[in-house]
Amino acid sequence: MPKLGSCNVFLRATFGIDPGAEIGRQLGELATQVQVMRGQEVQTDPADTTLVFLASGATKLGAQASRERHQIVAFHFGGDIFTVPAVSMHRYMLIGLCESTLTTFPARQFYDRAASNPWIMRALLERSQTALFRCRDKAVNLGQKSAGERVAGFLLAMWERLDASEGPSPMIDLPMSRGDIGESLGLKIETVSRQFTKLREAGIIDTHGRSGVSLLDLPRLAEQAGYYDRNTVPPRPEWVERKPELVP
Amino acid sequence: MPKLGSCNVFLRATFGIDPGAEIGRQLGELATQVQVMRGQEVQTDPADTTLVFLASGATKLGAQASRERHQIVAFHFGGDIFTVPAVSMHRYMLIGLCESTLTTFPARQFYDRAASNPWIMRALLERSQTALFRCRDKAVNLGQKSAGERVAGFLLAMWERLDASEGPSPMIDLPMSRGDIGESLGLKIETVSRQFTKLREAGIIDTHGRSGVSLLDLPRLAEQAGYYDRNTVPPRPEWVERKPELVP
DNA sequence: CGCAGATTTGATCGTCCTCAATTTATGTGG
DNA sequence: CCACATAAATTGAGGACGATCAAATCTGCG
Repeated sequence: MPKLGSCNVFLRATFGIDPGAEIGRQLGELATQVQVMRGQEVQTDPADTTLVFLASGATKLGAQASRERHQIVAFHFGGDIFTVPAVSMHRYMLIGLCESTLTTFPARQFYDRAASNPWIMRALLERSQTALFRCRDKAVNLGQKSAGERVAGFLLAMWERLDASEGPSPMIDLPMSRGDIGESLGLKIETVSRQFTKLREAGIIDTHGRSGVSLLDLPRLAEQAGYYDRNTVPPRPEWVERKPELVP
Repeated sequence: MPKLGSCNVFLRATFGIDPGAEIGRQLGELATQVQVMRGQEVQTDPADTTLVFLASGATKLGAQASRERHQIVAFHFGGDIFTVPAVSMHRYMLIGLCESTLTTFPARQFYDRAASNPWIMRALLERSQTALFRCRDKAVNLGQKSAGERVAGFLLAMWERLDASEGPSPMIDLPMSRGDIGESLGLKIETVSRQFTKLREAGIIDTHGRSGVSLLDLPRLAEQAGYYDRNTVPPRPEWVERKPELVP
């Protein structure tokens, strides 16, 4: 196994480029292989955006709002590609949820070298937009939803992103603590716990130890999450006027 | 003035390409010129992401969490480039805050045609990341900050993005209503109003009519927003272990 | 088996929401 | 130019949800 194994996997799987190719070599030069354990921070450049490929494991990207307040902005799992912003309004930290292997690149230099390759740029753009759309959904949840809706929505999101056991009541293994969940949802740990209890008492989920969650009733869980039924037409608020005018 | 004037301005100003060039012509074919008045919705494709260039005016991008709950995810001003996502978890709507002129493109097709041009792809990627970083900051605010901090932070953000009169106490002209501000900050209109009153009584701001705001004391406003002083080193929470291990 | 940390549960408090009533701003017609 | 109409913004009182503080219980691991 070559020493930049993880990077090569990344380049091949994500962009379909041969690591032996010139562009692969050039990008590989920028790579830093990092391994972190649970709770450890991945060092990123405070002055520039860092591009990260998470080969295996799971991480959380958190921001410090002030000394005692932290917001988890995103969770990442094996295969994810994302960026850690430079310090600006808030300070961001990338921290392992479990033992994780990742490859980091200085974003600016990576883009400079990859610019000539349409495939890579296209892939990066789409990934960036995925992250943006997910973040916007998070903003909607944080701004408009109750504690119960947020927790139910969180479980559904994890069910979609984590490997769940098959069957009518799939089981997932949460790699993050209740505290992490709270910091992600803008809730305190006690509130998260109480919502878990409510869902358990309602027969919608069951918990096994600290990390195991059985989703006993997915339809009802989705209902608790407060989303529209995606099969119904989303109603349009009456206060929006509908007269788009195409300029001749 | 050619009929795609706004589009040409967009292509030249943003990507530095000559609209007469082949690529300019190809992209111009995809453009739709739209003009909206205050409160009108810009029609976007529910099935695909729409790329939007806002030539002049101001808009809000809102999401419906449910019939009675809306979250404004971003405000845009003249010169901004952004995307309106297809319907997924939530339904997004782009609405004019005042009379606005904009050019829309089907994102997928635009990317297909622009892929061969590294400059354009690079510019799109950077804009997308800017939007992502701004959205993450919004998530931090929504998840962790009090009503007072959110309103103060909002005023600072608008001061940076809008044209403010010069001088020690700059004045800005908000194009959005108190209701819009509330929907953006995850607060009710009454709460926003009360926070404005508090800031006014503290001598930090002054209001003129519905839209005028004088920022009388920027340092104290920043203090109210609850950000770190950017000149101090952001403290590191003690629960984060710092032993990143570089793989040999 | 025992320990440390994570989670759950309980009681109380504070912030923001809700509902309702005024007051103020804007723009339209006299 | 002013009076009026309408919508927006402000103010007030009361209530609900989630935070806070405190204690008990459970989990996973040595």
